[in-house]
Amino acid sequence: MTEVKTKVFRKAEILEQAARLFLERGFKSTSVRDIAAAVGIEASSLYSHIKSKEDILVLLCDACAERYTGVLSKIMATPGQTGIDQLKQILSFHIDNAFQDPTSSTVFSDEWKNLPSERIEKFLIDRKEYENKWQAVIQDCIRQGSIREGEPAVIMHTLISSVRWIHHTKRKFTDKEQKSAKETILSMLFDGLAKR
Amino acid sequence: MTEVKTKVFRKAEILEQAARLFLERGFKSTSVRDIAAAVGIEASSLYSHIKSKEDILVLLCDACAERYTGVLSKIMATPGQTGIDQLKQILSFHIDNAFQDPTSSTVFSDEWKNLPSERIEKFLIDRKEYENKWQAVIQDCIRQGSIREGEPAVIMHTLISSVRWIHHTKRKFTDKEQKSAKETILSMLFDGLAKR
DNA sequence: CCTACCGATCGGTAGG
DNA sequence: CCTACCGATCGGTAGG
Repeated sequence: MTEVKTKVFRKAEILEQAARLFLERGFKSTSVRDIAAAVGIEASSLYSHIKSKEDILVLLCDACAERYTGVLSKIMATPGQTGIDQLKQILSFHIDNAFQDPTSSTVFSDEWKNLPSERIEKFLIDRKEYENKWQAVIQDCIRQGSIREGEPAVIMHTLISSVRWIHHTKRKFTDKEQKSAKETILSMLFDGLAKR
Repeated sequence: MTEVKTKVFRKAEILEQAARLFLERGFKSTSVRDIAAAVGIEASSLYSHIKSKEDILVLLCDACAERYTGVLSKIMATPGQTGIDQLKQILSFHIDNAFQDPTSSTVFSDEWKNLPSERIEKFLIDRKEYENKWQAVIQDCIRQGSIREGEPAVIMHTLISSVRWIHHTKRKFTDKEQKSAKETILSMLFDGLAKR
């Protein structure tokens, strides 16, 4: 029993350290020896827990895609909300997530490109599903007349991109600064930077 | 004379092909053999034109930093403009540049991280200069009361990031679509996504 | 600009 | 989980 528990734990530890290193240096610049050293074992010992270096990225990407799509589904399924409420909630989630879980943000937005080619296809399908949800909400907003016209894809990419600096910043934000940054970003994007 | 001219030309060709590959696959995933093949020579022949693989990145980063900072200086030095005019011009430049010269966008926003450590320091100084210009314009706007309050750094990062999807997109935009996307982005950021 | 080659590092395996 | 090790690929050099 203890043995099994330890093994699951070790695997989680490997995934966590790998994700941290992928954020700091990127997948290609992180060697299996780096990951092993971060966990405190020899490189060859990693292979009792994972199949390959790429397998780590596959596991991380799958977990992210599932989680992100799940959050969007949940927001969209909550009754009694306008489209623009939903759009704000989706963006809020991305901002909070980038501050609190920067490693998953980097995997989902940058490092997936290093997936083995057979796996990229599958990931792109998952991401398409996620993007379709975004665009469905944006379409709703346009139809309801609550946001200005524009190609949904362009609006989506601009919104998603606009928070992509957060997970890469080295600056430490206090909770108060995070809240303040979030308000600034949301008001820029929804109410506009220009005063009227 | 012909020989010298050819040599300069070859070097430009190497830099161009390398930049293209860095955009497609990233610096770390591009080997000197890939670059040589793209130019149509053997890997070892590259070294008559460049000192090292990292040297290519140094040359590209330096050129970018100089150009970007120069454009910002020029915009800021043009008389008879409000702060918000300048801010819109700066962002317009970034949008146009991302569409027309995606390789320089990727070098300046992503790949500089692969610079050799002695060179990163110098690059960060150059980029700080560039960011200071951005923030000076943003500060002006806040003082003039033409944009809403917010930490200049947060506003700057959000604006810069918001167009970072452009140079990574594989979709081909026609001139008309580029113009339309640019208008959507500018109106989102300055006038707000929400209708009033 | 090429042929021939090198040391270092990579991801990964065998066997215990 | 470790020791010992391997083939492939990397950036780069010598010499012409």
